[in-house]
Amino acid sequence: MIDRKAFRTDFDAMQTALSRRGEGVVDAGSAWSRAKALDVRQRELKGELEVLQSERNRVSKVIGQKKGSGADASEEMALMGEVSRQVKGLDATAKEAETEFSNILLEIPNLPHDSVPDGSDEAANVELRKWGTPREDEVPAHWDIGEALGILDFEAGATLAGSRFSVLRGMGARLERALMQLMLDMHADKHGYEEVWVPAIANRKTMTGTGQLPKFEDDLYKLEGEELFLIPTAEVPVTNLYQDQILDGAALPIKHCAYTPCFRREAGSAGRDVRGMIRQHQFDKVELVQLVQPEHALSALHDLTAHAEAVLQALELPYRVVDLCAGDIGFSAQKTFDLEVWLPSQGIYREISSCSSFGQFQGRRANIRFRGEDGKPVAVATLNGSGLAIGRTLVAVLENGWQADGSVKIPVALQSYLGGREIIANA
RNA sequence: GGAGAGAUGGCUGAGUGGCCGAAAGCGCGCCCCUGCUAAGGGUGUAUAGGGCAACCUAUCGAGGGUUCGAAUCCCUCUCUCUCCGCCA
Repeated sequence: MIDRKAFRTDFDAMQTALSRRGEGVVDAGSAWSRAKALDVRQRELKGELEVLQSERNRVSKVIGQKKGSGADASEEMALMGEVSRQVKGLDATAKEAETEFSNILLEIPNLPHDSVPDGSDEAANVELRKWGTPREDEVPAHWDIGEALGILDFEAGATLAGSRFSVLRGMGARLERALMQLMLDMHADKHGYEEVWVPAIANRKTMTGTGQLPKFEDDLYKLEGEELFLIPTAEVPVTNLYQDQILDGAALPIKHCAYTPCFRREAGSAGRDVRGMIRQHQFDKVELVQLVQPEHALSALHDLTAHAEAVLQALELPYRVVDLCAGDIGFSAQKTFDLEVWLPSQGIYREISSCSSFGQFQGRRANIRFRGEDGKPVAVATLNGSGLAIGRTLVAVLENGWQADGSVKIPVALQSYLGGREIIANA
């Protein structure tokens, strides 16, 4: 969430930054526009309450002393009975006001970093660089390639669970596992990330810490009768590993990689990518997470993005890096680089990784702090990025490695994970 | 799922109604002494909010209650540990 202190001292500057996200973010009726009055009211009530509490504490002390020495304190006690009633009433009101303000703060998105390009939608995103040479020939869609090879089975997925689920068979399943292993090995061995294995279910507090709640509950799968949710990304459990902790400054940066399944309801994307594995309700992902000192957030973002890129390079998949504009970055993000892989069947680059810095936004929400130079706790900056989305990577491997005879060439880096095989072909 | 025990500051751990934001130890910061040494002495050290200085307020797992007053008593919930059951 945004910084409470800065909210009062730098209101105008924050509003200017937020307004870059687009229409509606700071307009009348928005969380932002309602927050100011709630803050004022909340602080006024608290001030009044503190005066009363101070009086109660003072006289209570006197009563204690009088009683201790055997003196009569009934006059003070009668007086305090009334004060206590007032405190109780005002305390409830003040708490309500504070909760209301806190809740509205949770609905205000992060401030885009100054370096984020202007723009309202993806059309304004800025391509930073390209890697590799996209093939230009006609390539079938991955669902045709995969079904012909007998390694992708969308019908079975639909039967078992519904649309947007799939089944992998044989070398398809093995390819999924190989990609997972290759990615984890690269990040753990070469890029300095400690591997962690975490729950795929998280509670409300954890979901709030990274920003999925309270605003995006409709995008999540919620367990019947329980305040638990399936995670949409490993970012949630891995970042929250440190919730409510004060870390030693020397322990930073903390870098974790994790494989998890991810679950998304895809509520707002009816009709989009209905075929194939591009947009599934359940998919696998290897995620990179970093906790760093705030001043290192941007340089860490470049590092983390490079780590994700290294996977695409190892797999010889052409891609480009895009600097998302202010209108296209996510709710919690301060700055985001998307990696888009070349999909020859569609002749376009498709998102395969999203690498973001959140500044101290999540650090404040999840209450993750470290001790700075002066010994005072400071909210950490957090980052994360897909390294990579495995399903989409599998799609890219199939399409980019497809050969006219229907077989698929396996990138060299992956071969050792597939028993030394160089191609996937019909048995 | 059943029975019992517990949840206190960066950590360990006292504290059963007022003088407790909390003893002691560890760790850490600063200062001092000393040279025969894997040390000694002093002092400081929770978090958040407000004034932004003195100081005030809140917080002893969370929420509610009793009381003039609660870390301490009562209720509910969560989590941890032990035993039993069950299970991959």
